[in-house]
Amino acid sequence: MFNLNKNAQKWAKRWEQAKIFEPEIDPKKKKYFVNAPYPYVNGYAHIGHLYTNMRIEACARFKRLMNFNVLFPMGYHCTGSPIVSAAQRVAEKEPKQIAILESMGFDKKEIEKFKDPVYWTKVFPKAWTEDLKELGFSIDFRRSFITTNLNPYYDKFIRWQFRTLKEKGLVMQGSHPVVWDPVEKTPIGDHDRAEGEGETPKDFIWAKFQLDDSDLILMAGTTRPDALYGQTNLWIDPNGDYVVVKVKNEKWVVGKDVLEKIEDQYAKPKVLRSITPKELIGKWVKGPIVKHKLYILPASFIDSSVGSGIVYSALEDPVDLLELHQLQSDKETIQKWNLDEKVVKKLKPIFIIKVPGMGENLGEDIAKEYNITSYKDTAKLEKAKGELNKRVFRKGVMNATCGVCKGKAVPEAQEYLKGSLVKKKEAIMFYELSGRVVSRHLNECTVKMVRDQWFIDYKDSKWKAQAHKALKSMKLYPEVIRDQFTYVIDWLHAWACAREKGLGTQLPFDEDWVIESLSDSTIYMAYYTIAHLIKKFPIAQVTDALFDYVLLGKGKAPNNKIEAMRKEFDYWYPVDVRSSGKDLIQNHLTFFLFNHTAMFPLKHWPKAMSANGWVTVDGQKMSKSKGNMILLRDLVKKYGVDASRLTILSGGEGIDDANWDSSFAETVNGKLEGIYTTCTDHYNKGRTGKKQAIDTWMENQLNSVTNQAINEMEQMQFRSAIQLSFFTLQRKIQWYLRRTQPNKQIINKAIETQLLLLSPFTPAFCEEVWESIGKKGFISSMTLPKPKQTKDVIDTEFVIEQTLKDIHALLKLLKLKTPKHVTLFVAPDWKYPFLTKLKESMKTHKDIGTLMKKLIGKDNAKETSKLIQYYIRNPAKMPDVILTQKDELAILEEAKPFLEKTFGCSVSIENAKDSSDPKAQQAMPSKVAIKID
RNA sequence: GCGGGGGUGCCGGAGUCUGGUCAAACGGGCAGGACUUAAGAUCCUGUGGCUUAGUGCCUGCGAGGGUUCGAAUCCCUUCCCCCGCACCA
Repeated sequence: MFNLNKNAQKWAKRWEQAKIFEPEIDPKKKKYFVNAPYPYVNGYAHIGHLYTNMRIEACARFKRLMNFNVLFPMGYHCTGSPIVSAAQRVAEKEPKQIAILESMGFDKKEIEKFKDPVYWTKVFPKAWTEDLKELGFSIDFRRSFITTNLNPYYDKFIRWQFRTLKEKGLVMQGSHPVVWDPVEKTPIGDHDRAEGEGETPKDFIWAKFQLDDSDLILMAGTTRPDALYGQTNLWIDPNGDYVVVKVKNEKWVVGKDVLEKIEDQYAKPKVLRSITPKELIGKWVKGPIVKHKLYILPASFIDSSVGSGIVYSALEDPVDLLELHQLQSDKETIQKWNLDEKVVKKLKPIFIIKVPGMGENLGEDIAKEYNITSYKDTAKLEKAKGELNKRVFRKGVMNATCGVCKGKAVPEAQEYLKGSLVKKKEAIMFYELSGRVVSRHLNECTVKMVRDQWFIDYKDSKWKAQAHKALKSMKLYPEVIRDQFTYVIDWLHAWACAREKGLGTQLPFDEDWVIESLSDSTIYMAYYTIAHLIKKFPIAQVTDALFDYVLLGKGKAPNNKIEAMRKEFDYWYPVDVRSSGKDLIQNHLTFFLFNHTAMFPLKHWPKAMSANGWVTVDGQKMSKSKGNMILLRDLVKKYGVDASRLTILSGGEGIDDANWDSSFAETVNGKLEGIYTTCTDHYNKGRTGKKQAIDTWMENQLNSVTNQAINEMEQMQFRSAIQLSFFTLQRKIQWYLRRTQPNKQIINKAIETQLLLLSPFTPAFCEEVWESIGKKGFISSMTLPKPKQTKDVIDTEFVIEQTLKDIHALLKLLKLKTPKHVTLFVAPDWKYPFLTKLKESMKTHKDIGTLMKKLIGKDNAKETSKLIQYYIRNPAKMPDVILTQKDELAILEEAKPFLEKTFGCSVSIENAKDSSDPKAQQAMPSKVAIKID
């Protein structure tokens, strides 16, 4: 057998020379445009990339087999900050970063060059192309490109896109909270954190409480604006440090540690003076929503450095309630702060929320449930409070005392109040981290409001409706991801689409900002259709008007070259299928959808999307630390091109994770060798006459397997397709060859079909065999003949396999190795119609009585009644296929030489009717009786 | 917490919509046999337990309960795992 790796190289070169993957417009052929997200090129391709891209590659090759004119392009994504920061780290000689580059095989001298971000964008796209070519990907590399202003053509395209979006009113400016590293002065995403992954800015409000006879406002933070209806008093930290600050035109009282936060999120505060708890406790304030005033009280659980440092009390909260109970009985404290005991004692919960299954007094109820007796029981109190909040949020309904919120569910009331309080300036929005976050630079992070940020307005409801519409008409592979998309479309809000740092295209209308990576990659598939042509233009001629005409058909064609691009776009668009990892459903793929509906007319909206799971390696999650991130180039060296391609796709399908199985990969080449031998040994050899049973069987099997495989590939279910074309079909062919000397035409058809079906997965191998058996032309350019729909399958395999198994079982029982003679009894002819009828009747009737009446005739009454009882009790024994006695006899007769060869003895076939042997009576349709001598 | 996907043998995974033919496809691994000087490859056979002239029984599809003559499959409850929840590739 030939060397598989050299072979792959040989064919990759030939394909390239023949340009068979560089499709041109062909009006006679239906087009098919497939693509996957271009990779971010901060490293070599690894096994995870292989999976996603192999699915598209297999799809592309499959569609060519189905006689489509297929476009499969691939670009390279350079937009964003990772390359820039990695280059920075190289410049700083950071050991980890150096080690990463070393592990990719770069030497010291070359690593030096990586301190320039541009160098990355030269090295890795080139390396990717090499890898993909080596793997035999059927990509049109003429259309490859890199993103960012390093590529002025793409840069112009993105500028055009953003101007267009802005004209449509879908780009706007605003502010939004980010997790912020105050030292590095940069937003900190999940990946840049040493601690606190998953923590986000959580929105609070700070409600304003006006101090009586004063211009001071006490700010109290809360996540529960609904509880303002139940406010009873204000808590402050009796040992805390408070300050009076001027913010905009108001004078606020807040804890002294929150000044920086106010500046980051709201406005620069000016400290006027400090203020002691003594000056506040025992005074009255007036808060939003309710009419009554609140008394300011000290509380043990308040810390002036947390939140705003002030909290309002709603006594449905167990913490507040127990604190109050404590205070009410604590004469000493009341005296110490010179409080009015009458006022304190009078305080009691105001019931505002009804939770099914709980009494009116929620705080008391939950405290009882958790067996809490003291305000000092803080651990239990925290739990109780958490549980209560959960119940309130899920099931709570605002009761009649709640004015406009009466009858509203709690979450709804919260949203409403947040909006209306801020609008009425009775509160401000404020954000706190949901947990501690430490950046990779080891700085404690805060929340910062980024101002003048540019957004793409995905919350626009008309736009959402369009996206839903697009989704509805799309095919999804697998279909189960639809709910996820629906959810994401609804959930998506405005997306901050520009950054202050990183590679990319500058926002054309605000050049201080660079468009970030998820936003410059939403409609670039359109750019593929013209990428190879546009770069022939002088850059100055690439204008908005050009894109308007080529991509939107606006205006008139200025010249033939531009007209040619318009034709190209018009022919190839829309995208027929875009596939990616499932992680991109919630951002990229949905953006892709949104932006297409905004930019293009209906006929150019994408047709289908596909998503796949992650790759595990031998059952292990892939990660750098485990050292199982296998690079493509290493993979190919170890297992070979065809084996790598086949293994990764047979590792999984659908949305589940795919497992790269090394032991399977190791066996693939052997299996291919087997197929090679079968093909070359049997192609164009065999008899001419036709055998009724086994030849028909083979033809039917071939058609049936081919049909099934095509169906699976249509659904992008490549593992199933491999299962069928690699294993099932091979097994069928083997069985056919074992059973009989093949019919020449049939075996040729089988071999050709198998090679064609395998060609999307192991193309180089298939090309070589294709050539070896004397076929002309590339198999990669062939069309798979449409298989016939199968009918009237005479299932010879079933009958013979069953018989073989039975004989084997018998031999084992008898501890016989070499029988002298085997007699096979075929069931008497009456059993065939009888069993067929019984099988049919059992579908509708289950009771023995009815069946007896229905089926027992004059003849064989005793036996039939026994059989009915037997099959009712053991429906599993009913055979799959019931042939006619005639067919069964023919099949066995035809297989006689085969059986004799298998068991090394003579075989005779008898009709049970003509035998007096007691064993003969056991014969049933599809299950011969066997006697061994 | 919210949304989505899952839990089946030594392993990867079919089967779930449309309940019965399911001790469970297909593959891997393992064991035995054939071939071979030998290894590899290939082919055959086996691979839950106990039995057994081709049969029968038990156990089994995360756990518990229900519907049904019958449940991996339908319903309810519950536990566990994975992914996403953004400003980022």
